[in-house]
Amino acid sequence: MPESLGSGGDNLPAIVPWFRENKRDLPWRREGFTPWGTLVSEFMLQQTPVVRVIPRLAEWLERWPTPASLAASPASDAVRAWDRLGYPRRALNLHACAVAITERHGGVVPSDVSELLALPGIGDYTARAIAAFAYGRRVPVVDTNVRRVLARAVEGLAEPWAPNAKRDLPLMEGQLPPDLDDARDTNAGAMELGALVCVARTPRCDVCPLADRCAWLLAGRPEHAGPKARTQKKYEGSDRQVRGLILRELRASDVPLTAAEVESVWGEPAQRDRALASLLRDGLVTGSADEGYSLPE
DNA sequence: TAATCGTGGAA
DNA sequence: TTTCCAAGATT
Repeated sequence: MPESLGSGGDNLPAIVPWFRENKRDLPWRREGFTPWGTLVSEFMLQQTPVVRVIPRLAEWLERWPTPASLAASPASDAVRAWDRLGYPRRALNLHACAVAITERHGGVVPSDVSELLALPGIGDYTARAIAAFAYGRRVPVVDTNVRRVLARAVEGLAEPWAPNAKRDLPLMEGQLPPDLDDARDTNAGAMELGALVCVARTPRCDVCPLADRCAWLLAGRPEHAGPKARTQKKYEGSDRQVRGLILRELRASDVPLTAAEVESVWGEPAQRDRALASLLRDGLVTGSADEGYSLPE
């Protein structure tokens, strides 16, 4: 309803002065940080906390300062350098993304959302984050932090809804002020607010710059209605853990692993076979029982 | 649409 | 100890 007015909402731009005063000093906010650096950081930040990304990002950019440099290395190097950041298919996607940028865009990270979306490993969030933060485009950037801020400050809900581009993007678009710098800082500030103040468990409404206008706070912080979000499946004993153990062995080895060596990482045959099969399907592992298993070239 | 995909730190 | 959560993408 607010966006039907055409002039946009007016809740979130109040974040801008707060953001400019309180933003963290993060690597990707340094002067001279490249679009490629932004792209790499966004891949690493997909479901991985900032504090774990920072050191790995620095190593990565020192080794691969351009898309072409990463594209010239085998994918196995990317998976090894990724180490235990989690979700190793992101390393594969990032490598494929570097190859595509080198081949299709002359080694220059594109600035158009539609071109970014066409690259491997880049979805609705990452495409707009690169366009907005690396190139200053006035596009809505909606991650889990922004969705939570929108849910509370604009919609008056305790918890965010599931990601939904048809809902998220117009809603945030309606909050962006006309000025490019203000729009960029509204995006970045909403993320920062969600990360530092409007957090999931115990929001710090006492220090929130939106306290005088937050729909949820003004309504008395009502409890979450509706069904609770599905709880994450346990990691111990999961296929994910087995995949992680197999990959850990592969990263540590310069030569292909024998089938017996792969089998040694997990006692239960059916689950171990399932994990290995899924790794082969994902392209994170190549080979066979006869020739041995290794990381992809 | 919903399930799947790592890993580690904090509550 | 267990649970929650973290700048999502893909199928």
